[in-house]
Amino acid sequence: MSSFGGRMREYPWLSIDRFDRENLRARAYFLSHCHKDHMKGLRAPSLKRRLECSLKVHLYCSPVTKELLLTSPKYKFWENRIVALEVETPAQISLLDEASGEKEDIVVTLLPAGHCPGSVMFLFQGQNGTVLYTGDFRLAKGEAARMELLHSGTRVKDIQSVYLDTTFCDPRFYQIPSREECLNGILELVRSWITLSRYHVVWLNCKAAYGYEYLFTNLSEELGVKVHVNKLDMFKNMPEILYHVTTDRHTQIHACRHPRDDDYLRGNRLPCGMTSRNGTPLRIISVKPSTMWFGERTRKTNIIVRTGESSYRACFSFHSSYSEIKDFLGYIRPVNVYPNVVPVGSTADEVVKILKPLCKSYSINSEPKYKPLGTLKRSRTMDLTDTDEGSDDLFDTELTPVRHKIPKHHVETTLPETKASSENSEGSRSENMGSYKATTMPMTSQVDFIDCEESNGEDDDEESEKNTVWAQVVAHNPDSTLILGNPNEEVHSDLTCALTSSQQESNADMPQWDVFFKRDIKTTDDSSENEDHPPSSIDVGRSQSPNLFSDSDSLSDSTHISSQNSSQSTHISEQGSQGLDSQADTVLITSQQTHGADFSFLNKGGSRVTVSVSHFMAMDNQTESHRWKPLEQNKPCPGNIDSDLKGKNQEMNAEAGAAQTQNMLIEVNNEKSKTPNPELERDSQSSSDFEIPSTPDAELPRPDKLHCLYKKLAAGETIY
DNA sequence: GCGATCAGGT
DNA sequence: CACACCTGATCGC
Repeated sequence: MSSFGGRMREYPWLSIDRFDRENLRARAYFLSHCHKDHMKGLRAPSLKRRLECSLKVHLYCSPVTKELLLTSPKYKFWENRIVALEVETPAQISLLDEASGEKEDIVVTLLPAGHCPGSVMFLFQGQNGTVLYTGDFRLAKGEAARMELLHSGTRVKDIQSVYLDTTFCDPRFYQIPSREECLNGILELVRSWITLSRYHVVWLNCKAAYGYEYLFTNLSEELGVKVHVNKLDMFKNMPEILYHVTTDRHTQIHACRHPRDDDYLRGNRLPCGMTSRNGTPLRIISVKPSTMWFGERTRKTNIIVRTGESSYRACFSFHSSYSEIKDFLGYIRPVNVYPNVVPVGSTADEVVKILKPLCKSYSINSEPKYKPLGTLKRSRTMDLTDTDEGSDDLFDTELTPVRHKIPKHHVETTLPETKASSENSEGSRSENMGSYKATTMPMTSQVDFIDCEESNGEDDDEESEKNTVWAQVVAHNPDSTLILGNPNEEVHSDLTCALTSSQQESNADMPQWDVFFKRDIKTTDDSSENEDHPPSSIDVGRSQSPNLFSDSDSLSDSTHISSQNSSQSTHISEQGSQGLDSQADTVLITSQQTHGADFSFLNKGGSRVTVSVSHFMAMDNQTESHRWKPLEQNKPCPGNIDSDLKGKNQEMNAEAGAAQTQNMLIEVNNEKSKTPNPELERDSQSSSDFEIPSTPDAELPRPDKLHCLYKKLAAGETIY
């Protein structure tokens, strides 16, 4: 929960995400996203009065946030005072001090935060230096390096202070499974249930908050089943979401809510009241998204955990993990860092102690060799012109630890491998191979911490005895699909997918993909396209014929069978087809050690998810602004829901893009957002569905293994 | 009647 | 563990 007071040291006359107390006197307001704990005071009468008197005061936010905010009548009074700023489009704002008449210009850039739809970080550039307010964010490792606007030329900008979302800035939360992993886990669980029969339905027990939309859209897209929600008018101008949700209760995936959903569920009713179809009772399982985390040395992660006869928990996080936070901050290396959140059980000091070593000032102190130059540079940031946009690289390159940006469309080049930037080059290499997602960067900066072992709670739910069993099984076989079944049970029905990911050290000298393949593997999409078409179920044995399952809900202890197939194959049907027989009521999906497993996961269906995930990213972060056309124009989009992904890869030179974007200043001047034509500037963003970094916490296969994988792939062999 | 705050719930 | 809420009780205006 954010404890940020609303104001930054450098620009105390701006208020962000807080609108009460001293913030009532701010010259401009900023809202990073539409969660209540960031909107304190936003509809208070005192602020309303202030607005009435100070006509020049505006609220700046992303177009999506504006839309979501104004959907609620309680915020309607803001309507004429909100300025929606395009994401990744620097805008100049003129601030007027009403008392003194002083004017000051500041440039603000909204950067996608990956927290919920419309969520952004604010990058401010002005007389008092460049500062970044992250709001709440979830960014995978390496994503900061991909943000053009955090860079000047190829170097990361000089940032004075970062106001950071430190929700999970505690070593206990060392790792949280990536979005893709979580999504895939949930997808497979839902898929395997709802394909049993049309009476099998899933209830997603989501909190009343924005942020689950990408889950809904992906499930809907993958399974062709819309998600039932209570309300969808807030998405009326967001076709990509609107298309995948519905208020028609006759669907197999529900995310509707009711104050007493528990009672409903107990009565085998969905919160919306649905209880049967054609007189046949529904078979409901509930899936509760929850944050699960894993310590540094925790080897596996269960992404889905069964907590009761028909209840599951699924890993899901809106916030960056400890290692993601450190990766982010360590890349930016500001002079100062200020936590926005003090994780419970921790103190602000403790958090700062963790973060300070990742700051510039720290390296200056501890590494004297940087001192003269860093000092020089820092003083420069403070000067009036501020932005050191790529001018003098004379010193900088040498002085500050050079942190290279990872070009977005970087395919074959090897990045410089300086010590300082080694993680980043790893990142880019992983991007190289992004198309099959075999690897990612190593765990950067592995620091000592108190291992929380397999922790991750689920306690508060019903039965949780199962967990122990799973933990054992997972430990048993790290890299293959496990199918657990209980020989003592005659029937099975509930299934549990626990996707696990394993950790592995990375290795410096990896074989290069290019050696094995021509470079026409462009996108994950392509690869999916190849493999995806026919009922992919067949080849991997994941057909979902309902009759493979009986309808009883027995819990069971489990034996396991290890399948050589990728996680993909862990389907109910497979159990059936393998004659595994009905006992297999628990399925453990394990992602294989090398991400060879991930690869097949991808190809055999997972890739669709990847695409969709980026789809989410694009939506929520608007990195692909063309998607937001309707929204930008703020026109209603009557049913014309074309969710089709237009504008794929826009190839471009990353450097050029950087330069380009930097020149793209849009003046706002406290008027209505006059973004001339956002569409035109678009290419600088050039993000595509395929630029999402590969699984952030995936691991690098060992070279020999990778070599082998490449070879097989190139030969068209199936990878196990 | 409203908002703010707190406790308690999911 | 934690999130981002919601509800309900209480207090003050």
